[in-house]
Amino acid sequence: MSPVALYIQLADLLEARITSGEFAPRKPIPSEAHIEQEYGVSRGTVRAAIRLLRERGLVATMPARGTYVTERKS
Amino acid sequence: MSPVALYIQLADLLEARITSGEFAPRKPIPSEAHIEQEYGVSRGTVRAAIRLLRERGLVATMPARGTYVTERKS
DNA sequence: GTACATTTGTTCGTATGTATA
DNA sequence: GTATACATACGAACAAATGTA
Repeated sequence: MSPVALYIQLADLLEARITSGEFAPRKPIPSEAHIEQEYGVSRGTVRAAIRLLRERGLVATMPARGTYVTERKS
Repeated sequence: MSPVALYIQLADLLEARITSGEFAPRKPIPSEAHIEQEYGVSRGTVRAAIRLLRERGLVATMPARGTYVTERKS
């Protein structure tokens, strides 16, 4: 057994939505509260996933603004 | 050998920082997350240490606020 | 200028599972 | 079996910043 933590699964899901183009560069992804409801997970799990996305360089978070998809070169 | 549990060592360290005056009365000590990172231990260990400090009467914890150094008579 | 809603940031409380000694 | 230690996950409350009406 090699269980994958929920927040990692969520980060991978969100990454897929970014790389697919569903969430476009320079635009915000849904808010933490929105993702929380959409996936039925806790806010802490959402924040852990988004932290991973930041560490992967996919997004940048601005307090009281939102989390934005990073500009990527193709 | 008389091994001392990690959370007890941590409690003693924090107590020293309180009695030395580094953490002053009526002021909060660093958050659980901060101590966790500072000492590289898990949150459970931090909480066990703080629970000891409470039992020793050195601090009082307020949910969602922080853990405060108790007023001491000299 | 004020009030309100939205959003992220922070903090402690609780529970569960895994691993180790 | 018990105690320790870590990681994960959910909940709740409060704070701060931003934007808008």
